[in-house]
Amino acid sequence: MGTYPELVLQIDHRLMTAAPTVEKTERKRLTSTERETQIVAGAIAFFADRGLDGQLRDLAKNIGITHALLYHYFPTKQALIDRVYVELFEGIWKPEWERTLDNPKLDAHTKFTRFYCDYARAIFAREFVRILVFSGLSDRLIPDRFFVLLRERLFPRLIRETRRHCGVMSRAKPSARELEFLMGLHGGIFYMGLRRSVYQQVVHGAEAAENDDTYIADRVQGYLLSAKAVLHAKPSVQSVKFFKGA
Amino acid sequence: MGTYPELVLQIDHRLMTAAPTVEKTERKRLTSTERETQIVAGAIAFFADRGLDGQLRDLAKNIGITHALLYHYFPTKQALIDRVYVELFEGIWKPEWERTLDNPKLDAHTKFTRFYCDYARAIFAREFVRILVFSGLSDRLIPDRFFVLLRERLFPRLIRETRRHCGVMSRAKPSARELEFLMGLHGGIFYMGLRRSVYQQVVHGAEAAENDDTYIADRVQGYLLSAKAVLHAKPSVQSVKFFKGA
DNA sequence: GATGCTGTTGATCAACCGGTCAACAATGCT
DNA sequence: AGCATTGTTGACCGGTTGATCAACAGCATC
Repeated sequence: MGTYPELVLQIDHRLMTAAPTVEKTERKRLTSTERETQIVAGAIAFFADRGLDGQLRDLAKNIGITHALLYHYFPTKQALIDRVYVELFEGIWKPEWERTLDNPKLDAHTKFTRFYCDYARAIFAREFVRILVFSGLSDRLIPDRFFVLLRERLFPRLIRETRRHCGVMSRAKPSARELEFLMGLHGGIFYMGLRRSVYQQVVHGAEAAENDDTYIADRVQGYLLSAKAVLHAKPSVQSVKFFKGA
Repeated sequence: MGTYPELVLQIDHRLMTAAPTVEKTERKRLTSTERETQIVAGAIAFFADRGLDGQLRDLAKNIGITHALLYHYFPTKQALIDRVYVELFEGIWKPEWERTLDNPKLDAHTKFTRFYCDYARAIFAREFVRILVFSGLSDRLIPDRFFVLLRERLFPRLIRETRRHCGVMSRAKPSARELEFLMGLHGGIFYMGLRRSVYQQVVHGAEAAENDDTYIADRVQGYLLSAKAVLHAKPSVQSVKFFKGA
């Protein structure tokens, strides 16, 4: 680990000549796994920003490598996208969520609030929201897979807890109205992420996630307060047409 | 309008020789305005489907013309996209909505239900939802302009009606919580369109717009039923952290 | 039916983009 | 020090894509 004068000089020289260009610090020769991790992380950020149509040369430039090197780690662009999908998808779902919703000691309000506050923290990651929507607009792979998760592991639990909260003991298959009322809550919460990460709006109040908790708690409270009315209302509202069609 | 034997024969001949190819019926030479209208309509459908990155040659093929002709009507691709934006945007907003919400003879429930049912019918057009989101993910032009409309003409009215419904007479600037609670309703409704047009899901029940009215009415009822509790709740819910961060 | 106007096209260009490959250069091993 | 391994690159290929333009063809007018 001695310092060789030549080496020091050489480095100084490099730094001086490299000054005009932006960042030539720390070049090449990472280990295989290091580079791969770096590429995947770069790809997630890049595709989330520019969409899945983003050019590999731009992605490579962002990372600081040649686009040819991408093909050393991934045979095709699609393979890289698939990897991004996998990376983004796994690790999103926390089994603790199901355990909380199944915990018999908690009331519905606590369950819903705890779950949705933490769910939002995980889901509202900018990369996740944007790639979810990008994928939805093209191959639909991510939304399709994600909604399987929701339909199988989440919605049945939320419906069950909603019914219990309302004093309804039925285990019958949820009605379309029940599900849609739940989707009103679920969508209303997701909309916060959509506004932030897609519309790029400042969601009212602040950046801090603490405020999100308040807003989410309000939504949950609203949902549970009025769920009984919807569950017990049998007749469908008549179709209303007060305005002329476009 | 007589039928000339030669002409008939010629047409028959064309149809026979053209049979192998898909559609050579009705070729060129439309008036300037006809063609332009056709191009804009085709562009809306095309860009909604393939995104703003779609190739002009494909769009031209869809319409049945050469892509060079597009450049006779629009100087650049961006100009065509801008035109699509304008076409899509204007005519979406119905002034009747504001009049309904301002009508002193209607109660809040009627106002909200009538408005959102009709609003949904206008907004849920597949082309509008998809191009809104496409634009949000890239230049954000459409969401930005659209939210100016909502912020200036819609949300103040809905907040006012919510307050009146809850017996609150304040005309103070709406709080972040008030607005966010309203966004829960608004987003929950928009989520129906997102699921249908982006995730391409079958929204529970049916295709018919009549069911949408029921679901929307449920959401509105839920919102109004619990609005009072939110309006009167002063203290913020404490930040909750029951799960470890990702 | 010749003329002029204009809607329409095929050919072409330069830049871009996914993918390939031979050559180069760090690093580890002996 | 020399060699093999392998991470890395510059150059290149074929197809695509936005944009241009001269030439063509349908239609109206005289």
